[in-house]
Amino acid sequence: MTLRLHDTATRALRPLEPLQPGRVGVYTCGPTVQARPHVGHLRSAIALDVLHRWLLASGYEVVFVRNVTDVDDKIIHDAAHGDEPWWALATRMERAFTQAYDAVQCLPPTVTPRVTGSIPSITALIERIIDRGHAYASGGDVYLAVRTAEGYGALSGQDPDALRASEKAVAHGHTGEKRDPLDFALWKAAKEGEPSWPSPWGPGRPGWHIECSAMAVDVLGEEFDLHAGGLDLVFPHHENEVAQSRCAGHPFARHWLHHGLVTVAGGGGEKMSKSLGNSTTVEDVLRQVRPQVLRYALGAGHYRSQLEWSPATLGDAEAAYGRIETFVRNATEATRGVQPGESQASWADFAAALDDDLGVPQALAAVHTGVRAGNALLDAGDLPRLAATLADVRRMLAVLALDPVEQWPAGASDLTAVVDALVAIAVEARADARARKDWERADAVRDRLKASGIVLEDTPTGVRWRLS
RNA sequence: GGCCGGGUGGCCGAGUGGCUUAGGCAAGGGCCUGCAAAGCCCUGUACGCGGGUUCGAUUCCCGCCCCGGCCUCCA
Repeated sequence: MTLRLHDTATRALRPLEPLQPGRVGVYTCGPTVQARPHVGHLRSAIALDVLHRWLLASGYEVVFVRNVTDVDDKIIHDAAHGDEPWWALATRMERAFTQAYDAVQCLPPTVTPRVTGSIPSITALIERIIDRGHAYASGGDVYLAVRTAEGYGALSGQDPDALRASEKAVAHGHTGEKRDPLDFALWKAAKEGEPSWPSPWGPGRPGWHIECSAMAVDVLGEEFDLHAGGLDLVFPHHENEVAQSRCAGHPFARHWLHHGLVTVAGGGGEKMSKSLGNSTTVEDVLRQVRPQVLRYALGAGHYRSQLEWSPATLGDAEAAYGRIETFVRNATEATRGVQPGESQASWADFAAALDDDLGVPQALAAVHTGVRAGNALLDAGDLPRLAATLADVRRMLAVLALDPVEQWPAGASDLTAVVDALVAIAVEARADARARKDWERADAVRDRLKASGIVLEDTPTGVRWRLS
């Protein structure tokens, strides 16, 4: 089995063929740490985390790079209007992103390069591009001469002449003179009061796109396996990354993967973004639901699909994930100490689904098939085969970071044992009443527990309780 | 205006030139239960509109309508 992934450059499914067998290098464009993360950012991280985990599960050694853009126009602007230095804002927000990623169990990247830590690589790369005749300095800025970049527009399907005709394509905020409106800044001369670093062209800071080219090549080399990011980055960001990297003589990424965006129901259905003022922060959501439910809500669809965020989204996820959790909990209790018996077939379907462009929805169908089969075995009391099914289901869930046992254990303040003991007293009282066929009294006990949020379930092997 | 992607049963959400036509939620029926809860079984016959290709299209082609992304910072 080989993993096939959609490649933006060819608009087709292509097998992932690593440069070095057994090792995959992935570069993904991380956040600009300007504001708190919203659920769209997390959707991105979760989609790529499934890729990361599936590569690991498939036996690859993975170098997963996710950069942090910690200096840019907006950070400088916001910090200037607030009461803290730009680097303090960036650090504070980077921490918020890290917390959000951790909360939903995204594996940490192998390395997290930052723009402010990569200035020498960036200036060296720009010099190389200038030396090769594809960039020029002007008024302290340096621009890439887009017309000298062979194949410009191929990744995103843009026609340079058509772009030229579109006034919008002209980048803003430059101080030097461009030779062509399509040219974009590799280096921006410092304006009054802005952070800057020394360079051969005077004090300044990197343009938006060059950082990623420099950091990717720093870690992964001049040619690497996969570059990923949101669909909104295809143009101009990724197109420009390709252009400047090729102008530097680097083959760059062999495969391009882009995930769909989160849109907002109601308000016109447009993309969730900070600048449109329609974003829901991760913090807000995690006050409403458990992180595993948010992970399910953002990760259950296909990564290339658009995900519409609506008031129903979290409720739907709670219900769907709840079914899985219920099975894992019930089966775990029932099979405690039982050796797994005959193995089930779900894993093969699951693996085939993920190998086919990370088909998470179909992979989840395999999980649910396992859950249904497992519930039937639970009813039948076939514990050895139930144990095998449970192991299978949990193995699948682990790849999606949705295993209720391993990945989302109860916290340190867990009072399960205490409640267990207390509920036992009530259950005994109810059992006495039931033995006398005093249904009224028995139901009263159950109703009182329910009012406190504890649901009792009678099973062939005894009474179990759960929080409603 | 240019370049992409999409419109699937009550809802979410896969997928395919015909075959048992995912999965979840919700709904109805049944089983289990003292009653519940949880679970299992069964049921619904959907693919925006109009043409075309085809023995046959939801799936391919053309046109139209609608929605989203990019062309400006953006996951």
